[in-house]
This record gives sequence, C-alpha cells and structure tokens, in this order.
Amino acid sequence: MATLEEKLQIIRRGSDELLVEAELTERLRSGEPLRVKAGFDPTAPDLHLGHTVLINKLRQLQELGNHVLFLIGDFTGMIGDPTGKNATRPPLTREEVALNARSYTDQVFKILDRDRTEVVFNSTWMDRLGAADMVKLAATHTVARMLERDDFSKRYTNNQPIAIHEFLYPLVQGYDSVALRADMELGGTDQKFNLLMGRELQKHYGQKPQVILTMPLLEGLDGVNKMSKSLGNYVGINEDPNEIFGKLMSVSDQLMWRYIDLLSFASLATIRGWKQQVAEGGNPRDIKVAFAQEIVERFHGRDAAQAALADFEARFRQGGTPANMPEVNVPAAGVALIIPHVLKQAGLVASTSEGLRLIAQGGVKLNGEKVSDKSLKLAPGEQVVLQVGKRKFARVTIT
RNA sequence: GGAGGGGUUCCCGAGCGGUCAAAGGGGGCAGACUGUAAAUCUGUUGGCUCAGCCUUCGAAGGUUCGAAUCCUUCCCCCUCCA
Repeated sequence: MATLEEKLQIIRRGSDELLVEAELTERLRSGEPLRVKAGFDPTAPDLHLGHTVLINKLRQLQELGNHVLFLIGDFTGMIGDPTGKNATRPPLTREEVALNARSYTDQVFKILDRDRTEVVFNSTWMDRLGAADMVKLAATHTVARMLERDDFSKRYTNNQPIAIHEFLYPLVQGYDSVALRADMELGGTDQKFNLLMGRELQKHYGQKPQVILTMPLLEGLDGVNKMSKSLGNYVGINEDPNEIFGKLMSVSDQLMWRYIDLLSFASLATIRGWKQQVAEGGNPRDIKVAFAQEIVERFHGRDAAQAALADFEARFRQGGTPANMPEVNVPAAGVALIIPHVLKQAGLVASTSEGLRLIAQGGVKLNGEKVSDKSLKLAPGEQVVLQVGKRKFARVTIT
C-alpha cells in the first residue's frame, strides 16, 4: 500500500493543477474510496490520445482504490460546451446515447478498471429538474462571474456572440457534481472554470466541495491546437496500428517530448535519460520509434507494434509498398478508363482534378513506376497497384 | 425600437462593375532532401467529358453586353443608444 506522500506524487504526476491539496490529503487520510468524477461528451465516441491523458489519470486513481464516476453528458451535450457555436444541438435519442455509451465503454475499458467504474448519465437527474429549479440554479451566479470564464471573456471582448444558453453549461456541469456527491473531479485545464463551478454549487447545496485536478491539454499533431477529432489532428486509439505508428512518427522532434511527458508510462528517470541521449547528439527518431511502439502496444498489443515498425521501415526507409493494402474494384463498363478517373473511383483522390494535379506533380505511381501521362488508360481486366504520395495505396482491379 | 458596422473559396483576410476561380497568410496535399509521415526548400490547393466548359463570394430577385463588386427584399452577426 502506497503511503500518503506516494499517493500524492502519483496523483500529481503530469497534472496541471491540484485544488485544494490540503482537502485532498484530508480525504485520502480518511481511507474511504473517493468518488472521482469525469465528464465526457456524448457525441464523440472516438477516443484519441488527448482523452487518454485524463483517462490514464483516472486509472491511476483507481489503482489507489478510488471509485470512478464516468459521466456521459447526454444532457449537457444538448447545450454543447461553449465553443463559439451558438446553436443547441438536437438532443440525442435514447438509442443513440446508449449506442455511444456502449462505444465509450468498449474503448475506455482498455484503460479503466471495470469494477471500479460507474457509468452515469446526467440526463438522469437533469431531465427531472424543472424549469423552476433551473431558474434557481441560474440564480446562484451572476453574469459578471460567468464572464470570468476565459472563453466567454475572450469572445465578449472580441465582439463574438455568446448565446444565453451557453451560460447554462457550466451551471449544469457543476450541478452534476452535486447530484453525484463527487469528492474529486478531473478535467482538462480548459475545464477549470466548470470544475470550480462544481465546488461553488456543492457549497451552495450544503456539500463539501470537490477537489479538482486539471490535466494539460495534449496538442494535436499540428503542435498548435489541442488534439481534436474535428480538427483532424488526432491519433485515435482504435485506429489502425500502422496509422497510429505513422502519425506518431510525424510528430515533430520538438513536440515529441510533450507527447512523451503526457502519454508515456516510462519512469521519470527513463524519460530523463532519453532527453539526455538526444542532447548528446542521439537521433530523436530512435526515441520516437520507441515511444510510438509503446503506444501502439498499449492499444493493439506487442505483435501489432512490431508489425507497424516493420511496415514503416519498409515503406519509408526502403520505399517499398505496405504489407497489406485495400483491394478495390473499379467498374469500367467495358471501356478503358483514364488514370485520374481510376484514382477517383478507387478513393485515392477526392476529384479528377486532384488526380490530374497529382500526376502533374509526380505524386502518382502505377506498379511502382511514376505516372507522367495523364491520359494513360487502364482496360477492364487489368490489376494494378496504385500509389498516391507516400501513404496511400490500393490494389485496383478494373472490372 | 433607433443609429452604425459586417457576412468572400477549408480557416483568417484582400477585392468594391470587366484583366476574378478571386491577392496575401494559415492549414492541407505533392515533390526534393533526410537518420523520421522531423526540420528545410519548391510546387500546388472549386469541379468537370480539363489548353475548353460549369458552379462559387449569407439568401432570393433586379439593373447591365458583363456583378463578389450597383439596386431591392429577406436572413444572420457585432457595436452604441433605449
């Protein structure tokens, strides 16, 4: 059993802010398992590495004997966490919520301990809250207080719209903590305002305020924006191992360290060793490979990690073709097809125009040979390997 | 309710009757290079039956030989006043 100091150290590793540490110590000392809350959007069941920063932390808390309340915000999802969009989203149907929840648990239990996790939905209590109670909830805070939230104040000063219902989001998220009697809530640093709202509302409703722990937001592959599916700069945990490996290799040598700090389970001493190795002239690529292997292995197993590395080496260091590639049939109705059409039909390019452009730029290969004739035709019955850029391949049969 | 400003291609942002598929930047994609799908450099970036044609500049109408650019109505956003 870990000592109190060890527990605190585990909890703090990689985190951004822990409020209020004294309160946490007190609760830990009691020996009772903490009710640790973390909320998730109901509409995006595709978990990516950014989510796992927080989920890993939940797992660590479970290993210390605590209880996780995995909250699916099916009610808050209707509001949409304020992002500058001023539209409410149509509420998801029961079936959709159930389906998304199922998908969540399928993914999240690759990390979390099923026995110490309770999946809850905030519609359970929010649907029962009447308009009068909603007004009372809203009456607990002022507009000035709401405008303290970074996102709101930025938009306010930049003359960007803020819809009134957006103010409800933090209130409802805070109320969730009341309904769940949470001892602790985790969230990204961008959630700090909402997490603090939970504390205030708990006090208001006569509960001990929750401890809050914020985790840094993982930057996406672009190194600028936070990782998100909608920005396309993410690495999904359910993605193909080769994709995960390749995407992690595409992380810049600089950003790589950020990923390692937040995602690797290697000991702090090991990570220090890596940094020193590179500082002394070692190739960052080697460390990136080791890290990419660790992540692929975490979600797909050791064999997949080995295979992904082998595939990567074959493709990029030796310029070969991947071990397996999609097989596509392109119907030609008995006529020979011009190459850009085949590329489009095979899904390798978005449009004929793009196909033509890529050919002009020398980015298209047929059976390993660069295609320079844009009106080259493929006749029915032909089977060829088409390649666009370094990463897109397909074995195409003209039928 | 009143006064003013604004809605442009993936994003930001120029254009303000023809030379506009629309500057510039970002992002994306490709090529070169490489110890990496790092970095750097170069090209490219609406669609199509591709040296030609078609559709785009909040929406719908109109003026004109010709409109992103002018007019009308409508929708949406911001600011100030009430």
